Amino acid sequence: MSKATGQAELWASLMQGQALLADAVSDRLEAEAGIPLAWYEVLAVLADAPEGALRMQDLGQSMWLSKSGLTRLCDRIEEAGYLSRASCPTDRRGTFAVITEAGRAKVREARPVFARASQDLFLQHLSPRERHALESAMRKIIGANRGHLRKPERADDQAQASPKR
Amino acid sequence: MSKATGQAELWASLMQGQALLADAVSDRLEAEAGIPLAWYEVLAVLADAPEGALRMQDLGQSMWLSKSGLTRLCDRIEEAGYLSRASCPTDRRGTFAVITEAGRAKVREARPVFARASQDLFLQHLSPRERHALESAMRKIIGANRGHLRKPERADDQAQASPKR
DNA sequence: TTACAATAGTTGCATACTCAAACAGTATTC
DNA sequence: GAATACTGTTTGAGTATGCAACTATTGTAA
Repeated sequence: MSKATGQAELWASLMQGQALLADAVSDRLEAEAGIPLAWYEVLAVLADAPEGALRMQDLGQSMWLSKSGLTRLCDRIEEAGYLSRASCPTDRRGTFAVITEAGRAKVREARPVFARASQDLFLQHLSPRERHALESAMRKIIGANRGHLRKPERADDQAQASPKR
Repeated sequence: MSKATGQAELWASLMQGQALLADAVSDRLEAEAGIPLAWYEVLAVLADAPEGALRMQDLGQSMWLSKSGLTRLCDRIEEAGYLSRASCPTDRRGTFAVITEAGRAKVREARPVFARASQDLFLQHLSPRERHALESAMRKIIGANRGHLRKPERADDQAQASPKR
């Protein structure tokens, strides 16, 4: 037997399942905690960081988002009052994203919601062996494609070759 | 607390791995066949359909995309000349998306590129057992969240309550 | 110390996507 | 058989995202 097993179906199930899951969790988070998944991810990372503060760049590493995407995501979160920006004293090009008290409160509210959603919509359906296999598989894929990782971060190589001004 | 095993890491690996993979495959497709993944998916489905034609609605079922998203995706593909639209004779509100000869040629070109990319970036790194576990896991997740599936398709419930015209 | 390159972050523009409303055509129901 | 409700698709408005260009600052080298 050959097992021309659904390579296509394996692909489709991964693509669709992930999308569905992310969507479902984000919706639940938004419904029960009032913030979308992306905000939660930013705020949760900040809440766990030393002073509740992280350089944009470091924050960006936890996020699979271009730097402009991160700038704008933070703009929105800032506007909602859950984080503020502070410039870095030692390197004045740098900016810190700092979680506010309201932000911390929101994270406290959202964390159990996320945990529950993740449990209900995801973990609950997988046996320990499946969890392990899934993580191992995804990790290999990430490793294999690491080279491809976020072109944005390293995309400003030969840009200023032309005398623009 | 035993097993604070990376629930978080399992989640992150799934989210990040899928994104990375989709991105990598799409880039390769675009580089080697000149079309992005979304176009390939539409065209491949059409190419396999009876007359190379499918109602928008049916096409939409293979796609995790809102109906307006599909309309616009098709607009772009149509503009590139790989598909055309034809209205359905038996139900004149319906529209068929029909693959053109150029579209078929493009699919012939792209299919092996996709297969190779999928092999190199994805399947190759997984043992048969991992593949099986991955598919089974994702399928369960899809099943469990099926209720949440594509709100757009069923979102026009109580909309025309107000006498708009 | 003045020029030149590199880095951190933001901004302008273009693209893709969603929701809701608009259209267009078909079914229903009286 | 004319109004009404329903379906299939497109359109309009708003949002999110990426790339490339720009600003500001730091590092380096002559």
